[in-house]
Amino acid sequence: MIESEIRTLLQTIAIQTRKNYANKLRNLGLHIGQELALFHLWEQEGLTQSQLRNKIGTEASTMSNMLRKLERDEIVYRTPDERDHRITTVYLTDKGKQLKEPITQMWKEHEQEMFNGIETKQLEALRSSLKQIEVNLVTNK
Amino acid sequence: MIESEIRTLLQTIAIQTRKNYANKLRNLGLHIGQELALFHLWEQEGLTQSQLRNKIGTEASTMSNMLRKLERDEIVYRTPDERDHRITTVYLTDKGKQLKEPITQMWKEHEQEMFNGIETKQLEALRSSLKQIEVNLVTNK
DNA sequence: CTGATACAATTAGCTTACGAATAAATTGAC
DNA sequence: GTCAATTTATTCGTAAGCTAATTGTATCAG
Repeated sequence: MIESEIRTLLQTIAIQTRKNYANKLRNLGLHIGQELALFHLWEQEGLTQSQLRNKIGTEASTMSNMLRKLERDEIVYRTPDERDHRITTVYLTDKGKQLKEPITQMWKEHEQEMFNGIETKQLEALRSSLKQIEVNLVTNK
Repeated sequence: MIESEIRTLLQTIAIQTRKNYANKLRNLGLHIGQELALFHLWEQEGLTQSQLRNKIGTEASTMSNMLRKLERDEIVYRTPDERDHRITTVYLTDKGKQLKEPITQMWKEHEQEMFNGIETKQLEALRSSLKQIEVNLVTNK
């Protein structure tokens, strides 16, 4: 069945990508997953924890724990919202901002590795199919 | 950049898939990742831990811990190899064998959800691209 | 104003997953 | 035959990620 083949391929790619990232992130003093939080923070500083977790698709508790470790390592800092004391807002430290370049580089290298030998036309089709899959998965939940 | 779009799409799909599986596996009394070990065991019983971990792409320590919990929950059992006492061989219990049907069903449902609205021709192209990506990622490491 | 309700974040407890260090058994070189 | 190197699995410490329960704050109905 082609469907289960594709499912398996997606899973293998996800596992390999995860391992690949984990290795490279370790050299930056980061753990897997943290790079996603940083990405959204350098796109837009001052996100709340809820906003962050919604962008990434993780649970509130996961975000809470991750940010505690990022704060301990002086990569982000958190300040309570003045209007609403339930909310905490997250900012990058200088150290956090400096991680943008190597993380971007990591992604770039990964892309080059992944897409080696695939033509632009194929990439267009791939994007289109994956976009449809994303829509199918996200809107259904 | 189309490359980074595709990278992001793959990541989102992986995260959503993981959440989807986690929910369904919980109802079966399983944790995410365990289903992969079971899959390889019902394909071929009596795999060693090393064989299993190589098939899945996880570390020896992860497999060791996972199998300890699967054994505790009476889903697998392990016996030492007679020839080589370093090796332990893994088998499914009846309870473990009975998980084949619902896990297969879970995958089937996930495929139907993912590929809704995608034509066979597109699926062929998708498989081909993903296969190339898999080769690129696996052979490079 | 007050009590119920909703919301944001945290904590506790579980498992996957990793690397590093270790233990035990086997294999290989000499 | 002995000792070093390799292989297999385990243990330890760390973090992501989940659910369930909890805390603190804000809002809303009456």
